[in-house]
Amino acid sequence: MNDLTQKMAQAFDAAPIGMAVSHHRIISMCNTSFAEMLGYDRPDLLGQSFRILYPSHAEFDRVRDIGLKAMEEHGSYSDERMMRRKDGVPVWCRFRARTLMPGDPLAHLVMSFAPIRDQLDGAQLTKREREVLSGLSRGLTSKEIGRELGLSPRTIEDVRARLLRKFEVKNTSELLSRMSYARPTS
Amino acid sequence: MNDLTQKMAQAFDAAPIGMAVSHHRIISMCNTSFAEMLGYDRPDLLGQSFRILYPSHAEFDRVRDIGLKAMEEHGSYSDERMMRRKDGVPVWCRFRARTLMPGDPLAHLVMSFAPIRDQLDGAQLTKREREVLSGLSRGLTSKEIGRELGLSPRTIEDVRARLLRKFEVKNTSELLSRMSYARPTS
DNA sequence: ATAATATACGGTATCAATACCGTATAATCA
DNA sequence: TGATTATACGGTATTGATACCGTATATTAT
Repeated sequence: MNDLTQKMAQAFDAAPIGMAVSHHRIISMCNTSFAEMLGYDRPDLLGQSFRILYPSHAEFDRVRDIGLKAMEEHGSYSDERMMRRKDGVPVWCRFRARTLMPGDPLAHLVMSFAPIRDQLDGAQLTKREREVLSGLSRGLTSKEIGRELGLSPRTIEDVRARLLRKFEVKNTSELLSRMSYARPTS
Repeated sequence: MNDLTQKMAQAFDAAPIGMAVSHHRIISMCNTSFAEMLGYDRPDLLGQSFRILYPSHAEFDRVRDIGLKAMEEHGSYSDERMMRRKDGVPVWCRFRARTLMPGDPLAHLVMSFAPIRDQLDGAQLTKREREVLSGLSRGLTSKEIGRELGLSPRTIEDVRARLLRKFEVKNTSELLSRMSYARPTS
């Protein structure tokens, strides 16, 4: 085996993004970022079902079919999904997958998981914060968001200030550039 | 060499996201996604300077210092940046880097590149617009960006206004939210 | 060659954003 | 139970963003 193989293996392990390989939804390999992102030691994950990394059994079942068709056609698939850390904290991720067997996509998958809010690590957004963030991403001012939510503009400014503190950013532009934002479900 | 190493190397190569390893800004390894994203064959990239993957020499010099401090402190850094394909077409990417030598971050870097959008709604960005956008995504004010680029804050405001017109957005927050990674198309 | 655009800079005017000061209630948590 | 946090709102003060007015040169496209 050559030096290139070793280099690639090292790059996989040290990658700045979570990566994993699965065979029929069983984790056969993952890198350090992936294990850290989900709060596990790597040995605890190898051989395990991906089920333990989802918020619920229902969610695990649901995501199975998502993207299957896309992978059969294009060999790859991408979406945003919620993963569950060992301590139970949900982690919102940009998920990408490529199958090495397009005829049976789940047989051999290589995946990447990019935590969307890596600055936050555990702190989740409140309903209000999501609502305000939704307005901000649409370019609304505090006054406009206040009207939309039936609140004082002053209150919106409070929520904005809280978001800036939480994400440790200087202003709203930096906030939105750091976030890929999922629209509020509430 | 064991089977695990081989598995990790295969996962690196088949990863659904562009990945590369550099030593002092020279590409020492990259995967298939990375080469494809930038329109090269992998052998053409190995041993090359990262310079050829940036829109300009100045841009290449500029991005060097960005994130150096963050990598010295935390070992990793992430931003959004414009890369240049072999055919000259710009590719806007979510960039992530982890250094294996925090004392000299550029000595050994593992990076991931996730293309955000292949063509920005037909509007291509000029060098100045990219430079200003980079500052905005880091939360800098027009005054700060002007200092960084050696220009009048007034000129930065002109570029901002042009960006807002091009993308038909109301303000910088909406601009950054539209440029942002994995934004659902509405 | 003319038109359009990008670059670069000056001014002013207005509104928005941010950071403080304060109060108050409700919920959650150790 | 006492501490913390989220919510909600009032004030003021400062800075930033945006939109206009103008000029000028350089490049690019038709």
